[in-house]
Amino acid sequence: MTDSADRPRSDATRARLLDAATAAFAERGFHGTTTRDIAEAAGMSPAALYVHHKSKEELLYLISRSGHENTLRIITEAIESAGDPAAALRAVVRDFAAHHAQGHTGARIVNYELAALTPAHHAEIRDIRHRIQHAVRELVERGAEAGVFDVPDPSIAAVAVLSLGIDIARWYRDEGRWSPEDVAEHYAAIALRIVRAH
Amino acid sequence: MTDSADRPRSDATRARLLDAATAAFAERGFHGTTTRDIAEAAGMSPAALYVHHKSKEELLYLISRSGHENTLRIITEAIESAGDPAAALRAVVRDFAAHHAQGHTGARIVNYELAALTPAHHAEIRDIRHRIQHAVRELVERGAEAGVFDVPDPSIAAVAVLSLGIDIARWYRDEGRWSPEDVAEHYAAIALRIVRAH
DNA sequence: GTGTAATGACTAAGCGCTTGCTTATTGTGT
DNA sequence: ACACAATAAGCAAGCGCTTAGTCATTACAC
Repeated sequence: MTDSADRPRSDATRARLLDAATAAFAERGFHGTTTRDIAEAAGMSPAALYVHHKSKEELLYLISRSGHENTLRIITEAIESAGDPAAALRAVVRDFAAHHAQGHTGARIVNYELAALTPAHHAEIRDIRHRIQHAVRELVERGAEAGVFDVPDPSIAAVAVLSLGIDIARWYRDEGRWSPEDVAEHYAAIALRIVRAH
Repeated sequence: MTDSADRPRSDATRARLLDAATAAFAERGFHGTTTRDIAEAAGMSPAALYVHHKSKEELLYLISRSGHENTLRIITEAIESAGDPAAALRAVVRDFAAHHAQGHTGARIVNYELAALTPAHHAEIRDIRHRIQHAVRELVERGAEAGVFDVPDPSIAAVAVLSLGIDIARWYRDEGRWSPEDVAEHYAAIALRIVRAH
């Protein structure tokens, strides 16, 4: 071993392109962003993008996939780390909301740019989304069956709880008056009210 | 007066173009839609669009403005038609949710295509959005001050309530198992839980 | 060490195509 | 005759992506 990393410059450049693409896609959308925009923001020539990535869509796919995998992991770990359904729901909503506020740029792409993916990539991402929805719905159903939640329809309560978190990506601003932790704590309390936890 | 309408064919054609643009923008986004897409869906030549509208952006603006005006009217009328804050909030959320489920196509444009508007149009639309947010926040604050709502932070509760309704435009499907009325009734109940109305 | 070939990040130039929109012209109803 | 809806054709600009090549670094026989 000569120095520190295996592919030092290449990895850093790939990351710079991905960061530039994330910022651009979040602000103007996939179709509103040009490959020249991304390359310029990364401080490179338009052709440099194609040294590191197959296509503009591949950038979107990589961003979308890692974003979805992160979200699924956050939810899974929150559920596993808690005992009863109420504590689990509180942890899920807290972490889910904090993640969407903190990472609202990436979360905007995750939630609003699905239609620009190729059919194959779209299908793969949709599968992760189903796992996320299933985990939350199952949690609400478990609480309802155990009698610790009081919900007329667990399915629609689960949709509402997820919906609240996802929409944070749309409205959250870094310059706003609430920190990600403020939003997370308030939203966790709101979720427990929605399912009437006791 | 000769017949029925002032500009019979022109108005129908304008509406057809607006409908085609609404469907296309909702499905693929503003930048993902071409003027040729819109014209073809309306059954006309690409140039026909410019007989009736100044630009592609004008179509977006017209759709967005009428959509926002409808939403503001729905909320204002719901508040005025109800007496106490709890009945008002129930009516607001019911009508707001039903409107977003029923008209999810237009609502998608209203809520997710703001960035494609010109700065002047964007500013005009943002003003309507502020009025919508203000109306809901004021309603929640009024309920909290009157003691009929129990909320730690009326502002964030108002954001959450609006957020729930808006996000319906993202996930609602006509082929799904819930009718707009189902969603509306469930969401109205959820909103009353969020503010702990009594 | 030194000459030389191989490697791979990066770019200047540009290709084929699509974009939003315009122009010149042709219908069509009154 | 007139007004105007509608179109065929096309323009300038911009698009995603490719090609052909430069340049710095590395590999290695001698």
